[in-house]
Amino acid sequence: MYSKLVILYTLSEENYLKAIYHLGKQGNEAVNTNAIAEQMDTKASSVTDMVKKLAEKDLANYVKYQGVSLTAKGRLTAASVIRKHRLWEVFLVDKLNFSWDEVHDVAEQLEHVKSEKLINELDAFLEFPTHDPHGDPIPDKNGSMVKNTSVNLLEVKVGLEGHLIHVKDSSEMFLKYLNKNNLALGVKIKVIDIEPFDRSIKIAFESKEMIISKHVAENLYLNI
Amino acid sequence: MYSKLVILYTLSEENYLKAIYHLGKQGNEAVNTNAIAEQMDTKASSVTDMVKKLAEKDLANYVKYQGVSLTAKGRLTAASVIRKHRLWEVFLVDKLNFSWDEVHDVAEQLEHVKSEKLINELDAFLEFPTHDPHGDPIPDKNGSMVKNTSVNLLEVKVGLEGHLIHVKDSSEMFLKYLNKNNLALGVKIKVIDIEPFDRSIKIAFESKEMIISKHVAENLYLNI
DNA sequence: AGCGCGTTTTAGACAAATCTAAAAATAAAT
DNA sequence: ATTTATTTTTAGATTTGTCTAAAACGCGCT
Repeated sequence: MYSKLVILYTLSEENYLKAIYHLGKQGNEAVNTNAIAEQMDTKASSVTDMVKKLAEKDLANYVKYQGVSLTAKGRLTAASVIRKHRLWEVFLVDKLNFSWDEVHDVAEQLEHVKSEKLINELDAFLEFPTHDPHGDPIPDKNGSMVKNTSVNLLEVKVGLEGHLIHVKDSSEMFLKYLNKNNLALGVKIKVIDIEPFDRSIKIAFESKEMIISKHVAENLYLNI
Repeated sequence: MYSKLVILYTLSEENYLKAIYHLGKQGNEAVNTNAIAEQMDTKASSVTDMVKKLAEKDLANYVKYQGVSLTAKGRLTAASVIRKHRLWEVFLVDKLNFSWDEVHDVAEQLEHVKSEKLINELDAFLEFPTHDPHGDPIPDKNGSMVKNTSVNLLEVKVGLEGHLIHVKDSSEMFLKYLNKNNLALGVKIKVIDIEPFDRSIKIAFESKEMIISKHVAENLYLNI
């Protein structure tokens, strides 16, 4: 009665691939066991086990005590999961009235749904978006994505201005902070002053001014 | 970094609840272990194990050797999964160009995504549909759905006509057969003749005539 | 070169969901 | 009312992904 689905990779495998991809320059750089454990909120021993399995399946390069990187196959798989995650985020925000701080947990589930047709049709339905609601680029079917030409707010000189096109930290807490201060993607921001002491920055946008800490600034990127 | 989701019931538990719901008049009637095993393509011993677990969690009523039914809590949970399944089916057909024979496997995955907001917003986005693409009613948040007043094609008398509003078997094979013969939901069908020997039926629709077997007829329902 | 400490791996255990094979209970048949 | 057949349950094993605790490794420092 119920048809059984051919599952390529398990939920857990996909999550490990994603973590390795994010931690090591799209999976190209070797990543520590401990770093993965922290990112995924598990124990280092669990990471070792899984990483062996990924290597067996030709998804990762693994040498004992030397860290992990992804193979071409692993990189493509990770990119495909990330592609799905970001497309679903666009769907949630554009079509279902989610705000950008509410989408992560749901997209985390939707990204594991297996169907070529689903994701291609969704892509078309959303009119082939290139970026998710946080300004992160969406990989195409081959895993490649547009290079981000944005500049970190900490590197912008006084007097210059640009549009906010990317936020690095997309935790709910940080996004809520941005919402509270009306700092939305696309807003035009001008750097008014930089305080050398603590590197806090006075910015102007939408005819308001505010001071943001170094910690906030390093998570904001402008398209100048 | 990654937030951990509170999962109420596992994927497997939800699938068992659905099966019991479907097999036993919305879970009210006791269902055999073997029937569940067949429906879910597992072994009877696995069913016994799971059914004990469901009973412990107050989702099912279970007495050894006497079959299983659902508690109010189990019924509501099953209905909520079915609600999600059918809403996603509408989404796939109405928005993503899926045909009705392609939706089942994907909806089977999407139905397990946990998010109140997601399903309520999806419902609104689809303009609160009452039936899925196969004519099955969609349960509301409380698990209740409109009663199906349709009549099985085998019970329709010669000369009468009505619209096709429901198909019982929604397997890909059967739906492909219907597609091939242009038998779509909503089509107006008239019963021309009934052959008493094998209960095959000659029907007319869209200025064509065709003969369908008893086996096909018993899966079609008309709104007279 | 050897010591010490943080990192990584191994070994062994556990929970969830499944299976096979055998035992127990129920239903059917004579 | 026995016996036979069918259904259901138990017992024990397996797989996946995880954990704890202990052992192995590697790197910096003297």
